[in-house]
Amino acid sequence: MVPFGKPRAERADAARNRERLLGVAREMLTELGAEQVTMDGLAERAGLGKGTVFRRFGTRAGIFRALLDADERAFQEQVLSGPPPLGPGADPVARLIAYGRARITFLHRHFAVSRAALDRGQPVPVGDASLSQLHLRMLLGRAVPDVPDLDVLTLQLSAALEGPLLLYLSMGGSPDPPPEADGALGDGWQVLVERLVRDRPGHAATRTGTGD
Amino acid sequence: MVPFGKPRAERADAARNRERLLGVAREMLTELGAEQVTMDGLAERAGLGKGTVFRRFGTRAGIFRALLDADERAFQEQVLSGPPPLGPGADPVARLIAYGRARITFLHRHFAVSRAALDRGQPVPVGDASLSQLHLRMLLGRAVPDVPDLDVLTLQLSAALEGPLLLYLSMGGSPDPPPEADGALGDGWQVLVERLVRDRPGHAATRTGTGD
DNA sequence: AATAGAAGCGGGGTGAAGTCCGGTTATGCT
DNA sequence: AGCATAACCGGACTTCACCCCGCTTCTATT
Repeated sequence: MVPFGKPRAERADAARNRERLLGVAREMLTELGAEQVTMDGLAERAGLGKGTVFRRFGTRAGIFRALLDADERAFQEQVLSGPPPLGPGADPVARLIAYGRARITFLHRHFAVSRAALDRGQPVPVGDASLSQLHLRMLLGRAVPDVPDLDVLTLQLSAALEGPLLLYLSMGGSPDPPPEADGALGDGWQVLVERLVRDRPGHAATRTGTGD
Repeated sequence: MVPFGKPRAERADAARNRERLLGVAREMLTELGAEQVTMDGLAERAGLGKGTVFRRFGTRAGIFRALLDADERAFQEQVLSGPPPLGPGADPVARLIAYGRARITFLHRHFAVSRAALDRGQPVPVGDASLSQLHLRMLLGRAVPDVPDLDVLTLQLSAALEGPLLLYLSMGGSPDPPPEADGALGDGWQVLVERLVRDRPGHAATRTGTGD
């Protein structure tokens, strides 16, 4: 009976409603596009009240963030325990490059939702900034060991990797960036990383398999 | 009497109103904070109709973009014809570093407005993406001559430079990023740039003064 | 200077995000 | 099982960005 034992697990009906809302949201998303998904519409179509929607997700962007989270989890799974170029087992530089390319593809594939999850006044939208950024930080720490401020570098490379998709590439009203851009962005990422780690005599990293 | 000689310069009253709106907006901004500046409030306080405000600026974000533009112009002035570390006359790498530091300071100084100029669904807010990015592209072209895709690199470094201020650094509800971050971000930028251009035997750039 | 016509102006209207609070229902304890 | 409580639910309410269209004012022409 401690005051903070646990916050009393989610009630059954609440959970059911959350599932339902997520499902309907995904439906409306593919059917009408992100722009047309409104809170009122979602609530009505789910047969629930608007208050419920807001309590569950806090804000409109929150819905899209929740939608992303599911796929994000799957993505992290690949990264954390998938096959080597991306998963553990390759040297950090190779993983870094593979990670960037995979992330670009992921962002591109979820472009509409990612952008909808962007909300003025709120932090970074994708990946909760923790999972993706944590992983990037870890890889950078191994691939570029003698950097003075690892946190700042992580921030900057995060932005370099995700920013173009999230912000810059969406100019001009084209609703979706063309798929060709993926390749160019991925190549650019590889060049960037290779230049960053270039001429390290023997970065202690050809060793692999030291559990992640 | 050609149909498209010129779009018939802005009418005098319209110009007067624009000035007035900009002034009042700046007032409200320092007085109430960006969050509290509403279109209705602005119109009323300026003694004008709401429709007028929207015709002049198109959107709420447009006001803040217009506000930024003035200072942005002054900033570009420094960059294009100021004293050497930042202006022309130093080698590209030095200018690149100076530019990044100056840009970080600029963004930080205009943090509230920059964020308010951010609007979901629109391109990158600050600097119209053209001026700042064009300059960056030029410097990069000289400092890192053998890069395969200069446009992509520009995009990525733009994001690395501006992203942390605009997106990542604003997490956690702290309304303003602490000033100490400027130094760290600036140092980070310098490290990034130096690593990118590192070990160029003699990048044809110690020569200076070839007009910009 | 008078006039025609375009550009600018105003403020009410609409739709959607987010808030509030009274009623309802699940959960923990006895 | 019965009850107290806290979480949940619903939908009306508020606020704000943005639209619309008839009216006014400026500017180019004669």
